[in-house]
Amino acid sequence: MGDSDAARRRPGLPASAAVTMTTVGRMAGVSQVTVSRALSDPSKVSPETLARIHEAIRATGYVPNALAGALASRRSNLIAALVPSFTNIVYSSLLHGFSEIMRENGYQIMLSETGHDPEREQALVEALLSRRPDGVLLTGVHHAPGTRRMLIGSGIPVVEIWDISETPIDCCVGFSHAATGQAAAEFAVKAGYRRAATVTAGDARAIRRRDSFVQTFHRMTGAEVPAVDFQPGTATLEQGRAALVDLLDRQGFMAGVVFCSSDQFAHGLLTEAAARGLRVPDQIAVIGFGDQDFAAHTHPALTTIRVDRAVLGEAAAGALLSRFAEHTPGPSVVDVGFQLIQRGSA
Amino acid sequence: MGDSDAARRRPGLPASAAVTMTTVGRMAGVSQVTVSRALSDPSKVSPETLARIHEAIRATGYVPNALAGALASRRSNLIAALVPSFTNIVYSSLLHGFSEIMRENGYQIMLSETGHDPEREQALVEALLSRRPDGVLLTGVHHAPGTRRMLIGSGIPVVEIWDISETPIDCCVGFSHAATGQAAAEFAVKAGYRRAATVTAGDARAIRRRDSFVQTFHRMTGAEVPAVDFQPGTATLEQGRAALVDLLDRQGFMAGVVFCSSDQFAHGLLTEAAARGLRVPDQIAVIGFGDQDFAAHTHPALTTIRVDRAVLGEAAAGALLSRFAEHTPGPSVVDVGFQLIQRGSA
DNA sequence: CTCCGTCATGTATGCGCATACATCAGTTCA
DNA sequence: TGAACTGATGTATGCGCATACATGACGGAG
Repeated sequence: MGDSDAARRRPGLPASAAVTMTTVGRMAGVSQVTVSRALSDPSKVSPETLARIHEAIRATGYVPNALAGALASRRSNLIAALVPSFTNIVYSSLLHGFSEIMRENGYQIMLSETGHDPEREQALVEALLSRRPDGVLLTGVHHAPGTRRMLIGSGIPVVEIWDISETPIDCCVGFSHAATGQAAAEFAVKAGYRRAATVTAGDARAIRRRDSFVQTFHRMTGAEVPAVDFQPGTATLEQGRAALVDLLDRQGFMAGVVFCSSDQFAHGLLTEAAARGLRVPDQIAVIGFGDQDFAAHTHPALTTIRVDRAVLGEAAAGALLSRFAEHTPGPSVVDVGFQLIQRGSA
Repeated sequence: MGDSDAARRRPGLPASAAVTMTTVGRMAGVSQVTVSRALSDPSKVSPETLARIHEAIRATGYVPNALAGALASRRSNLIAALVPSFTNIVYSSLLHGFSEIMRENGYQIMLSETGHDPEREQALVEALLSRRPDGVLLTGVHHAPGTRRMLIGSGIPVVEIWDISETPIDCCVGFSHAATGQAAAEFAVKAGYRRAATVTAGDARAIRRRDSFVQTFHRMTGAEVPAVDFQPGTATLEQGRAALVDLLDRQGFMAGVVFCSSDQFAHGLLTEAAARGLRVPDQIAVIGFGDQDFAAHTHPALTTIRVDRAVLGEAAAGALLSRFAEHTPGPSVVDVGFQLIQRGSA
């Protein structure tokens, strides 16, 4: 490590080593404010001065202090983003598109995991607000009361994603989970299935999909729909296998379609079916959710529900950016929709 | 949105609406510095004063401004973290443990993706340094020259993960990729395989694993080792299937073991083998890398190389924290090792 | 009683930058 | 030829907080 400038990092000592705009300006023979202008709007500085300033920046190794800039300008160019989990590909693929666009516009992302816990989400929001983010991204539309209050009180633009609501904190970009469940049930009935089951990770949105599926399927066929439920969190192939074991061996389920809250579950069902030599979809049919990268390439390929996560992430970024622009706040609720992709598994 | 305090967010206007420590202090009948003390070290303030201050905070809805605090104290409590990809579970699971520990110690993570591109990594480091992070997490030990220079010059603690090096920028926590390739080859030879192939995503570390595997296998058996290579990036099941198609149908490979740079690839090979009715491991054997959550539950279960990513992430956090403490910088190179897990696929 | 240490609090200052406003030379046009 | 304007730069100020240092009240030791 460079100890030469340790003083810069040692609180309380004079920051003699710190290179600031004043240092650069002195070397270039101009004042601090001219350096500031050279960096933020070069057209306001004469070409010769600009050249001297850049030379001084190079010579000193000057690095702007965005903290000071943010304090003075009241714009931090930081975005706080909260997702249930980093390791769930559904959220991380969304963040990919989101953060890319925000970064291109000069924003940095502060990312945290809520673990599907509203109280933890609230604690994180409280901590993050002290960093004065210019915008906040939240996953889902149901939050602790304090979360909502703090965010509204802060006056900071907020975008809620992965769900839609009539009463967003500020705006939301997502799709109707109930509609996906209904679409899956209608598809299953139309395809001739008269028995169905569900495998669900217990987060609020997955439960909404399941309930809508069950209700629709029951209404259309009169059938009861057995269920296997897991705790909220990342769904695994292992759980999917266990779920099929449970359905077949304990609940006596057979010759029907299983609606899963995640492609991982669905993949697990396919794997267990293969291990047992069951024919898919004849002896067991599977519908996944997410259209993850493997879904088209399982054996047989997975019938699933696709949500364009890249588009969703980008739309969320766009919603925030339009709010920063202040003129055209854009719509408050964006429904990006979904597609049921029929492949071989159902 | 709350427009009531829009002034706070509008640069150039007087920030009349902003609630600061001075506001709180005025209401509680004390000075700003007493409020500061009440929040940072309550024992320095009398209990009655403390109570009045907390009441004032509650009444005003005061939210500390960490930007101002960071500027004054020269400690931002921010960590810049760079990973190749959010969507690659290998990195995101690592971040999970890392960010959890950092958060518990009061640090926020600023996360960015490099996309396996050193130039992009350098641009991100440059942008991130302006936020004055207290620490930096980098993935891998090979960086653009400018990246190294900037980081050393900054004097900020840096931890490089997922690899080890004799000459870290500051410190590194990882394992030897060459050793994993060698271990896989030795295992394969010992298990009786005399033919081998590789399927690799072309990032620097995966290539190192592959090269070491090929070299060791060739040295021990004299066999040539055909290869399928992909671009760096997230490995997919689809690519794994395609790789087996290529090996079998184009390269005439058969009855041997395939060393994959990722469990996703390996899963793809298993899937393609199942679709073709090939017996695993007799007709085709597969070794993965990563021991991802599905690895133990594929059919057959995957023989793979496990790296404890949670431990790695936590060790990286520990390395940074010990550097912040200044007294005991801790070791510069931590090798967390790996395990070859034998299951059914090889 | 006086001296000194301790506790609770206050005053002064500056972190590094962006913004508003001022200055001053060199135009341009009536 | 002088008023108005433009371009390039400077001065003054404060964002909200943490830190160093100062103050005053109090209490026990000498």
